Amino acid sequence: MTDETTYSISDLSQEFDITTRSIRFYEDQGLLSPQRRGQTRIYSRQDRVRLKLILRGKRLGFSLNECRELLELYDHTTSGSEMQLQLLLTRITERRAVLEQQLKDIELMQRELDSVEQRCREELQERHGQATKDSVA
Amino acid sequence: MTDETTYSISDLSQEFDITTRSIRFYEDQGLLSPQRRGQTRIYSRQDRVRLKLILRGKRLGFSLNECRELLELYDHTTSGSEMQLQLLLTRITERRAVLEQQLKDIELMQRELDSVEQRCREELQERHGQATKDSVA
DNA sequence: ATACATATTTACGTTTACGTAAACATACAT
DNA sequence: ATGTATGTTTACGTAAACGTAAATATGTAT
Repeated sequence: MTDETTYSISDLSQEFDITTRSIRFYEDQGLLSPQRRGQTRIYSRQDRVRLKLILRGKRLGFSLNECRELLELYDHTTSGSEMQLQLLLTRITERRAVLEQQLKDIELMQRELDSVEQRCREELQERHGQATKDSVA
Repeated sequence: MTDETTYSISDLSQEFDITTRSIRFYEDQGLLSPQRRGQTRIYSRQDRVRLKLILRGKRLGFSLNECRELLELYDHTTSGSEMQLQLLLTRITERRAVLEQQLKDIELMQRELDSVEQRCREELQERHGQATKDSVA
């Protein structure tokens, strides 16, 4: 039951709202390697998943090199030697640490936005006399 | 009770493990504006807080321009006109959306790391016969 | 067959976020 | 006074992540 679903480069660029240039660049950097029919690139469902992972990494501020490392974590799960598997566990731990720092950063930033928003609303209320409060029931 | 605590540029570069070049660059880009004693820069506690916020933004993949916008959200809380305050609330909402997307991305990525780690451990167990299991009590 | 859209390669350009080096000023210790 | 450390400005360099343009190929509709 090999899934034969494929995508063109413009399919993917439209779906994910990126340029074809970017997709080819990711291939250049070794993050993708679609099949070819003649010259044209044919992307499999796996390729599409990889692209999704790349973009997710980018949204978290990871460089393309870091994204590639993440993809390699996936690929090499069963392949490498024992030492490589141990090393892989180490990389996973490192990655986790970064993610948890980001979680903390997000929480702090959310609280700061809360406080700015509140100060902002208070200021608006003062200017409005005391009309249009906070839509309290 | 004005807090007179100040920092030199190298104080801050050491504390946050960045180069003095970076700190001056942030000033160049309008993210910092320390006082001067003659030529040398004197950083206040407020400046230090701003630097902290900048670095937090960077860890979340924000550009320096975005970091500056975040700082401006802070600064203009009570200053602007009503329209500017409304606009500020809009910007806050936008920022929140980005943060929530990042939260989702982090959760997904954590789960993926979980699954990679598990596959990796299983593979290691097979190679070890069934020795050194998962240190179960 | 021809037009037209889509895809490809090649290569130079651009922005961001600094690194690095040079040349000079300031301050403090000895 | 002379190092030595720290700080400053100025300016050129660089890596990452694409943008953009040009020239060419391929496929598809009519």
